[in-house]
Amino acid sequence: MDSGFSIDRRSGVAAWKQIADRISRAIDAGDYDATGMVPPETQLAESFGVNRHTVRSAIAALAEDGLLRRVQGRGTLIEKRERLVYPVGRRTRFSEGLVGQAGETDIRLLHESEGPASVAVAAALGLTPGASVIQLNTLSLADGIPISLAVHYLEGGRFSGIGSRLSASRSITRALSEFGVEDYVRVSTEVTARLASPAESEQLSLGGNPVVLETAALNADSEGRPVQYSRTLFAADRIALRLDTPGK
Amino acid sequence: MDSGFSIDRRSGVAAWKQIADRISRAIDAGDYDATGMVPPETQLAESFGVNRHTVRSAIAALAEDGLLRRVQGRGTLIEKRERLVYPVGRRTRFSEGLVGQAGETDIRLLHESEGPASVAVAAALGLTPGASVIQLNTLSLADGIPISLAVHYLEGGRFSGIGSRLSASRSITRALSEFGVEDYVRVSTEVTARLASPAESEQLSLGGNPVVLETAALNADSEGRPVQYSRTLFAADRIALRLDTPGK
DNA sequence: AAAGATTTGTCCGTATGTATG
DNA sequence: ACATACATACGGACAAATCTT
Repeated sequence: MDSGFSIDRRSGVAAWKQIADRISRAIDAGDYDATGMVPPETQLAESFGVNRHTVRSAIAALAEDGLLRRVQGRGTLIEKRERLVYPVGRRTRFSEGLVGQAGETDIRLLHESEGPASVAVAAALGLTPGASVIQLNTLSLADGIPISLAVHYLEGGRFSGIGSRLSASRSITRALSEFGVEDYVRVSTEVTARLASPAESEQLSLGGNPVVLETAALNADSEGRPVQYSRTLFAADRIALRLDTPGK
Repeated sequence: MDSGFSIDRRSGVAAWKQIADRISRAIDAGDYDATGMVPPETQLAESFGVNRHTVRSAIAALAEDGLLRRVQGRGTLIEKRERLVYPVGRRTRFSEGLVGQAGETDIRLLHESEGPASVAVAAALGLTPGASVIQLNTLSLADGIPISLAVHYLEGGRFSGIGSRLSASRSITRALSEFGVEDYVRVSTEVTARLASPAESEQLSLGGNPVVLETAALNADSEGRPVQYSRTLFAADRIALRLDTPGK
């Protein structure tokens, strides 16, 4: 199948790392679902065109991350993980979206600050650049596992003190309702992907796979006034976004 | 700033590569927008805690990819690239979505085959597993630049010979219309992200940033019957998907 | 116009890490 | 465990191009 291309020796990525990535992808693609284990090291070494020692380094790294488990005499077993599906649509709510998939969801306030709006944030929220905006940095978890890292921007005066409300209620929806926002809707969502920085990778506890989905989203109240602009990083190997486009 | 974390010497990724990634992200984040250039090599070397030569290796790689341009005596200039925005909604059409952003769009048929449906494909298209399905591998371009790499699955008998129609009309919409599908709508879109394999990276001409958005999408005809199931890889540094959820 | 400062380009050598057999 | 080859990273010195004073 994906014997594809050989190992790139000038990519700045060690061969064992490239092999680890390819094994990881093959697992994601379900290539080893039949047996639930990875092929023997000698076989992998041959198919990748490298020495067995190199394959062993790759497997050791994946085992360290908990993706594989080595059993002497049996082989290398795959530890199953499935991706959560996060629905994005007109009504997008973190905990509601994961109902039935995760037992318990939580949101932690990492940092709160207030300052002048950047050009981009002001444009999104419909404010004049430099107007005061509150910035909330949050980490969302499902069953204790970090799922997303977000920065939320809200209008300064109107939502003053929302950080403590968020910490208390552990819900953005409930925190907003305490400021008179009974309901809000998702106006637009832009999604792209990139590699996480080491700091982001650390906060999301990403192991060997530092790929994140990055969304820029705008929520508005029932009258269509912008309420909250957020930039969110999702751990790509833990979640898939489902974009809902319901019938008219 | 993002002085953030130091270089990880045990990650299997060369220091110059890690630095290249961080410079690349800093550019994306707009950190150097004020000057339009990257800080001097000596300054970068100090802030990253590495030798100037290591920084030079990083910059050389980014320059190779066309992200930077070095000018002796002046500095290292940033070559601006903008991300195309690809709207995903009830009516999602490749070329229509990029109108006004790209001058010319094209789609190339890389490979066509017919065979039994896998469990996942059969479920998506509402067929019995093992039923015959046509598989089209395509590459989409905007202004000659590869944007997405897709595998499309369609029911076997009904769309027999669609590959040549696609090659001729250079449009999935037009190819489908020749089989009596006057209109179709996007039923669901699931999106996640991962690192591209070397083969995928090659086909999409991804430079140093092998991150891709992966979508699984289902299109249905006006009566709601599944027509086409596609798995698409978008070059993450060239495109952002936008989901609009306008008022009902 | 000239001098000096800044910044990238190139050369040398050496030590360490990675991968193979 | 050993030997070998290559990529990576560091350190220093100087040249070449550009900008500032």
